[in-house]
Amino acid sequence: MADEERLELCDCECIHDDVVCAVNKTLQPAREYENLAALLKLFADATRVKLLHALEQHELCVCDLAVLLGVTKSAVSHQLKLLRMSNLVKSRREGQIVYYSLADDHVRQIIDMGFEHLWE
Amino acid sequence: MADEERLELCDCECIHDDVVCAVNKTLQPAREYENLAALLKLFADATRVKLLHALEQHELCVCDLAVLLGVTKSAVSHQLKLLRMSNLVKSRREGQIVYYSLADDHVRQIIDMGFEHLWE
DNA sequence: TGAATAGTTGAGCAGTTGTTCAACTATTGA
DNA sequence: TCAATAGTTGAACAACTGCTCAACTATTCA
Repeated sequence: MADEERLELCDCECIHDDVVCAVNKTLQPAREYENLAALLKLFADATRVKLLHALEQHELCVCDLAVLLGVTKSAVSHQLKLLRMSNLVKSRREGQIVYYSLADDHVRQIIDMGFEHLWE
Repeated sequence: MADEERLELCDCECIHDDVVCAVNKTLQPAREYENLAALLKLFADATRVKLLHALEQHELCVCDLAVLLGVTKSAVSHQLKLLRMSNLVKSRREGQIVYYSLADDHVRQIIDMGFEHLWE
């Protein structure tokens, strides 16, 4: 293994140099894992994932979601802002009312995969 | 809609009773969303998701992972304990060395789905 | 048996997160 | 044009998370 690819050793002797080096080559740059974690963090809250699951069924306004989730409109709005900025939901305004819906089918797939894991 | 299914109203007039009630019937019990969020929370950290992605390639010991992730063995061990208790990874001991690997193909699927969303 | 090494654990700390409250903007309709 | 209502925003706070440190256990081997 070339010097520029060598990883810093730890304090032990057990390290499997060849395997570690091979695996390291298949890993993504650090930034990719930060982005992935940031994406999956959006599903890592019960309120938010319930909100997304509700939007799987039908587009809903802020008030509808507040009722369904049992939290204030403010809390819903804060979460929707996060989700909108991350391109997980999209919105359309009709007069005073803003309707939210899923922006992307990956949301459904990730949630379904999660439930599948839990239910088997 | 029957009284026992009626949801508490919010302070607005816009609520779409019929849609909200219909969506509410399709939702899971609160506990399911807590479980789902707890599962997906395990993927919501850059160190942990990189660790899982490394284990996709090959089984690795604590020390290997510490080197790959650039953190202490203690940090890795704490994370592995979480992941093991959640049945995302499994371990086998060989002498002094404990080898970790993925317990379940859903890990791979969730990570792949996440990367797919990010890369499109 | 005892030194060396791989791994685990608990305490404690710094940084992050989700909520509410209060004040704000946007749109409607009388 | 002004009151009513849907939604947004920023500040503040309590709860949670991931890390390191230090001390511990488990296993090997001389």
